[in-house]
Amino acid sequence: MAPHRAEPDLSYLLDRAGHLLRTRMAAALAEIGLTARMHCVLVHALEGERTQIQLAELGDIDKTSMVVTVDALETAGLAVRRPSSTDRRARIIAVTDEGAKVARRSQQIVDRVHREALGVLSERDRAVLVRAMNRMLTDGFGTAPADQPTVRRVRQPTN
Amino acid sequence: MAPHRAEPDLSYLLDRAGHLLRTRMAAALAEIGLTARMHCVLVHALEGERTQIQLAELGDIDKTSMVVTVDALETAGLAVRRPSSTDRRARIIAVTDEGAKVARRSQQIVDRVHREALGVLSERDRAVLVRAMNRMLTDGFGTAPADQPTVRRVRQPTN
DNA sequence: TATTGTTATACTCTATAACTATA
DNA sequence: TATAGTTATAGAGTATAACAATA
Repeated sequence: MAPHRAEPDLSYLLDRAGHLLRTRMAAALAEIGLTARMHCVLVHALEGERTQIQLAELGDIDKTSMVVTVDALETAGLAVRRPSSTDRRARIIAVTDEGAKVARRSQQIVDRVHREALGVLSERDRAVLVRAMNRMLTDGFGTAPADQPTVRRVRQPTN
Repeated sequence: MAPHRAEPDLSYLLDRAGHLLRTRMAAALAEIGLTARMHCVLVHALEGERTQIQLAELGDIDKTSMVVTVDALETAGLAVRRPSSTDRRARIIAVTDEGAKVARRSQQIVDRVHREALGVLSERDRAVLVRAMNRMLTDGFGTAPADQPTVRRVRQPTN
């Protein structure tokens, strides 16, 4: 959506920047066979023993999408599901040696893409930008419908 | 996606801020029966005689999505399709009196939501933020795969 | 009874293809 | 031949429901 008037069109700025960054990030990570989600899960799984549900919460991913993501990581040989020793329902996502190597590379890619985008700013502007964005996230959107993302019609039962 | 380390996670900041703003904007505009796209088309159509294709380009909307959006505007009595006097294939989107009234209100809503988000920042920080974001959009994402958004498998012909 | 992980499927969004009528 | 607008539908992503195993 294009700007409508002289006032700063925050919607346009955020949408466009978010879209461009997401596209570039996806392309950069695709070069080593990862999606952004796979990278996210891989990194969090490396930090400690985490179940799928815990990883889903950390990455704000639906648990059914997490199944797909973990399937992809297993197929790529980067992680394995192993039974939790304390809860026989749960699976710990264990990163393989190859997965740990890939995670280091993918983190470098993520950092590089972020640096490229932020690199066109002066150090001061960069600091202000990051601080201002954090401030907006904290206080700029009230405390209104925090946990009600997209309203959807209730689905009909399968008969 | 959550931050992975001490470095500023630009992806997280943009995604989260964009999502929150989009959600709030959608809720605010829904109160007067508009979507963000309807608002966008309405405002651009008010600026002058525009065909659907022209409006689609201005709002970066697919022409097939534009059909749906214009249908919605017509159903709501905010705009009408009228034949172009110079090209019998094309339709000018003419905003009705009611549509013009609604557009004024929706623009106020958009401005208000933006003000609420930016209002938590000092005037200086706000200026730096807007300038920095514009700078990133201009120079921060290279000139690489500009017009290649999401790669998709080629669709099979309908036989 | 509630929760973890899974499968199946429905919903929404958007893009592709094919078409009509004009240019 | 190419373009404006339309329709139909495929593809991708994601959310909902229902289920089995276990708590």
